[in-house]
Amino acid sequence: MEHPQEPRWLTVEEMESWLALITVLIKLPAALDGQLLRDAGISHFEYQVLAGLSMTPERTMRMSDLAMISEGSLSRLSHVVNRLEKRGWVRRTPDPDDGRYTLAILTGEGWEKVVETAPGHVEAVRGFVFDPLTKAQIRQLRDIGRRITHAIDPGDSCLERHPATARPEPDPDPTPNREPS
Amino acid sequence: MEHPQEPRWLTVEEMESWLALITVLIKLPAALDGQLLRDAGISHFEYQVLAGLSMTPERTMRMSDLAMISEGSLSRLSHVVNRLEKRGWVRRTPDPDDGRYTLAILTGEGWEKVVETAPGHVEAVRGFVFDPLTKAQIRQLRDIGRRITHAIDPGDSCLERHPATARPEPDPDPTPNREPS
DNA sequence: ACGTCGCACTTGAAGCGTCAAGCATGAGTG
DNA sequence: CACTCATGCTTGACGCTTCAAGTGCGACGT
Repeated sequence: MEHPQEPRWLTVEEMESWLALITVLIKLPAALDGQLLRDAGISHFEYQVLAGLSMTPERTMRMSDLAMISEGSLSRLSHVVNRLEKRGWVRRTPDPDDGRYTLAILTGEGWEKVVETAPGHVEAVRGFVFDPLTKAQIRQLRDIGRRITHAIDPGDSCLERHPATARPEPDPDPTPNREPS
Repeated sequence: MEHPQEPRWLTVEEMESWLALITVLIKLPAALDGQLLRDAGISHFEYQVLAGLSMTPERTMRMSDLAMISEGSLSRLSHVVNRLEKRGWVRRTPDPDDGRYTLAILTGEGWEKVVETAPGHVEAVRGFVFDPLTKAQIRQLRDIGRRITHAIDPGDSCLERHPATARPEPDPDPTPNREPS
């Protein structure tokens, strides 16, 4: 099309890196999904949603914000929250301040689910990603990831979002069920 | 469960890396799929299958080998090859040497499809991954990727597989339609 | 006040991947 | 040669994601 002549094929070094990257792209999500599905019966995306809610002081978030931080479409989120609602972990209410928004709220059971699931998930992330890397590689990974993300979507403000592996509720408020059991 | 006390939560540095990684995990496949779907009407996995076949001298491979190099389950491959067969890019024959195997064969049209799709795909990979990285980072990425892959699946012999961004048919044989148009 | 518009969200249908059978071929064993 | 077994692949049902409407609420203009 607009590639006049022989395109710039990958060098051997680039091909090795590409193969390594694509393998991670396929296997790491599968491994993370597998661990969560086996140990907690939820998908990685469902976990991200629950964990995202668990990290706000009120355990509440607008659907659109929740879609942002969990990196999924609004439609996908809506379906997933439907399932989570049926399982009793989340409930929805129209935003009293503005009826166009919908607030997703983590229930007590949902909170317990996150608390009992988080340690195993963090352990899996450590096992797959951080334990095999040196401290220098961890920094390199961050820089490489940011550059790639920026190349895909230059307007991505990925720097100030919370990842879903933080301790739930880092800033506790005086609600009764802070720790389960 | 077997996590007695407070688990080893991620440090700030690790969390930054984790967020960067997970963003790449979600956005890069979407970006690659998007480019191929827009420009060629095929998914990344379908491209990997076609490209895998295009790189063997006979443009032929056993289904199980093809599943290996394209990193998908045999079942998934079977469904995908069904679709590719309906589109006229691949055909299947029982292996004459051993009827249990099935050979997937790239047709002339399939070959043309790869040839016209490859340059744009390589260009996209360059744009998303290699252009924004330094040469040192490209090496770092390879090492990091291999370590993570090894942690997930220690028995993975990912080093001697061909990636799907190589030039099609690096070792040409005397078939008529080597270059389309 | 009323109509129009935009935005947040939901819904239903279609497509794709996974899982658990099922089928066919060839190898091993008596 | 029969019988069994292992292997490679296929198939169909189910679940999840996507895409394209559709709904409901609030803002803005007149």
